[in-house]
Parts: sequence; C-alpha cells; structure tokens
Amino acid sequence: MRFRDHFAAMIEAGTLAPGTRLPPERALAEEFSITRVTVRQALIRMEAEGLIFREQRRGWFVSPPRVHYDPTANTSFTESITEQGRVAGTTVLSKQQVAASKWESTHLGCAVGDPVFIISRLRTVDGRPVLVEQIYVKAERCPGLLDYPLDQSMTDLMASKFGIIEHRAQINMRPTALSEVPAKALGVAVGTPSLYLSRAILDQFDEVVELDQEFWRHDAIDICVSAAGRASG
Amino acid sequence: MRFRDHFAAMIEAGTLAPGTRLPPERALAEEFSITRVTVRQALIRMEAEGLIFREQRRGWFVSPPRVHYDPTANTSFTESITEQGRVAGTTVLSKQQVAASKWESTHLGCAVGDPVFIISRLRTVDGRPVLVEQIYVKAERCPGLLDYPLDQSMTDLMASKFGIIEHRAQINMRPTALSEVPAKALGVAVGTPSLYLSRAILDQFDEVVELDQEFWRHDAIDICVSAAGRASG
DNA sequence: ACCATCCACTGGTCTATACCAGACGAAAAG
DNA sequence: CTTTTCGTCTGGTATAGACCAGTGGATGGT
Repeated sequence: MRFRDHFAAMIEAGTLAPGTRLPPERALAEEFSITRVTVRQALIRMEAEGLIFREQRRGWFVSPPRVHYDPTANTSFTESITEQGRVAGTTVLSKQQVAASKWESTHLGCAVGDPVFIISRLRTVDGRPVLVEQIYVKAERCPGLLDYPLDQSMTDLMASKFGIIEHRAQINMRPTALSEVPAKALGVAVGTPSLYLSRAILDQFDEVVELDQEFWRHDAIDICVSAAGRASG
Repeated sequence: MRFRDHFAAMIEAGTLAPGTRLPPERALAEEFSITRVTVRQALIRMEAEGLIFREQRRGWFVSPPRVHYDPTANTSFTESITEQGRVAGTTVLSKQQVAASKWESTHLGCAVGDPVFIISRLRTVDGRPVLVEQIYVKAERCPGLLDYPLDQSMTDLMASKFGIIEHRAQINMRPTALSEVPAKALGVAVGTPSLYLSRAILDQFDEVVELDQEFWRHDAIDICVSAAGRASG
C-alpha cells in the first residue's frame, strides 16, 4: 500500500511533528484516490505500529515519543516522567469500597466478601492519557485510605500512613486490546491494542499488600528493565 | 457487535478448544447474516485481544494459552517452556557475517565496518512459531561462532566456548506491528500486532557482548518479572 | 458577557461486491 | 509410486456507498 508507505516515510523522516493532526479520512481518500475503507485500514495499521493515534471522533494525530518506564525501578511514575523532561498528571477516576469477589480474594489473598478498596486513576503525559490503573488493597490493612489524597504516590502513602513497605513485586505484562471501560477512560476506540501490566506488591512476609492493574496505550510505552546476570539463555 | 460477543463468550467459556479451526469467513458471514467485511473486523478485533489467531491464507484458529516468559531469569527459552509442560523448538533461519552498520556499531559498541555475526532464529511452542530473534555479536570476540550448532542456548555456547559470561542485561520491550520480514518468518499477516523485546547483554566491564532482538507474537506471551523492593511508586 | 442550542464535521459501523494470491488436495503424467 | 499440474478454497485487498454518534464551533437568546 503506497498510501501507508507515503505517510510512514513522512512521519519517520520527521516531516510531520508529533501532535500534528492528519487530514480527515475522507480528504485522504480523495487525495490518494482510494476508498475510505482502504484509508482506514492503512491508518489502523500505522496506529498498530505506533506511528499515529486517534482521539474519539476528533481525528488522527502523529504520536509523540514513547515514555520510558521501568516497572521494577525505585522511581514513581511522576518522577520517572519528569526526569524525561515531560509533564505527568494523575486524576482519580473513582474510589470505592467493595466486598471481595472470587477474583479479588485469590489475588489479594483474603476471603471472599472481605472489604477491599478499589481506586481507579488516569495518568497522563503532556496532557495525553497514557494509562488507566486500578489499585486493589485490603481495607482492613489501610483504614481510611480513601480519605487521603489519592492523586499522589500510593507507595509513599502506604509507607508513611500504614507502615506498609514493599519487599518484592511480581509483575506480569501482556499485549491485549482495550475493553469498553478502560477504552472510554483513555478516550480511545474500543478494541485498540494496549499493554496490560499487573503488579502484585508483597511485603516481607510475602503477603500481597497491593495489587495494580495498568492498561497502557500501546504506543505510549517503552518498557526498560535491567537484569542481573543469568547463567544460561 | 453481537457476533464478536458470541464468539468471545464461546472461547472464554472453553467451549472451543485451543487450536480449533473456525469456519471460513464467508460461512460465518452467511451464518450471522452480516458482511464478510464486518466478520473480518470482528475477527481482527478478537485477534488483537489474543483470543484467536490466523495462519496465512489457511484460516482462523482458537489461540492456545500464553507461555510465561521471564526475560530477566536464569532459565533458557527451552528450559522455561519445558517447565510449563510444552514443547519448544528452535530453527536457525540464517547466519551470516556482515560489516557493522551505523546501527549495529552503536548498539554493540564497536566501529562501523567491524565484522559482526548475525544469527536469525525461529522459536516454536508446540509446533507453533511464537517468536523470531536476531542475535548480534562482535565476530572478533567469538571466532568461528557460526560453525558451532546454533539451535541451542547461545549463552551456554558463549560461556563454554568463548568464556563470555553475562553480568547484566538491559531489556527493552514495546508493543508494535510486524514488518514484512519477521511476519513472513512467523507465518502471519504483515501488520499483525506484536511485542518487540530487545536484550543487550553486558559483561563485567559493562561491554556489550550480545544483542538480541525478539519479535513475539502478541498473543503467545505473558511476561513475568520479579522485582526486588522499591522505595516509592 | 454568559450560556444553551443547533448543526456541520469527525470518525465508527455496516452493506454489497469484486478480484488477487497463496495453500492444499485431487487428478493426471511420468 | 512419485512428480507435476491444475483447480478449488482460503484469506487479503480493494471499490462504492450508506447511516449512526459524539465533538466542537457557530449561532442566537438571555
């Protein structure tokens, strides 16, 4: 598809600056003498490649550079983004107390029905939403947690107010596609590719003290982790 | 889209076993009284979600479970897959010596034009290709490397034959889409979502001794890493 | 000056159809 | 029995058009 190649070349060559808005699909179709369906296939492919992104019914834009993120590091999201010369933002979408379902009880290591806090937050970089996260903690361990300011580092809060210190974390990641709820929060189309990242934080007794689920825009993240020596590979 | 929901429910409920072939797109279109274009959108969406996958012009199939993979761990690909009760396979696609380009020289820490070995391998799980990898090493450090059997653990080989021991690794990951070459090797359509994983292996002098680039099927992998305690998050 | 309303424009979904290209199996040739 | 040929079935790409549903700016009322 020459259309895709044309645009991909322009973007990679830096002719089009990040954030630039592309012409409407109908205009592109006419300009290149192809169907809108075809334009769409090409755009979606470039989206999958991370070159461009869309905002719901607003248009297509050239993607900004990915942010580096080390899920194993000792820096918070905000710190990490700031170090990269960009502006981080956090919004609390919801906070609630629920009775643990089967899923929550097994992942948090508590009984079904136990009180659990669920905090949902949206995080932005340079004003653009890049991930939604859902934080699960056992309510008993953090009384009154929801009354503290929740748009800051959860780990700092847990440590200073409840004496909960992270000892180890088990991190899982996999590419997936966004379902309705996180898609709406990120302001993208349902089914958009994304990266699912979960982090189970354990204390020194190997008890789960916090469970994070993060849904990242697939084009926003570049995960960097450092590993100590291996014996074989 | 009720079509997508119908199938997604069937697959998640386990009604359709992994590896099961779906009816042809045309048959599905007729059965659900929708267009083939629409069927295709739904199928591609389910593919993005990791529920199903396709083989070039052969049909659509229900995805097998993801394999767990720890890029920071002390186990090789084969060991790790075997532990999960599945069968790993490795095929050498190509091996060659080239003069380092700009890209290779900067990533390997050598001069442009220096001799570099490039080994390309395909790795399978239960017979299904899950990743293609490209291994770059400085030729001077591993004389005759290409004459050794290359379908086994590279790190073992490097250690036993050339005394090269991994001290640290820098790993990067990001979701992307497959370009023509790796797509062909994996037997999937160009533009299919994938996970790009690169691993720079450093020795005790922080010199790069090996550079791996892995292109994973996005629906085949579940990355698991373990992190030692953090101070904030 | 502010706010509510409206409407044009955007992408999102869908119908209907056509032809191309590779995979694969059956039939024909050696 | 093996090899080659060939046709059928698969997905892959494309055209042409229609309507729906939020966004956001212009418009007009207060």
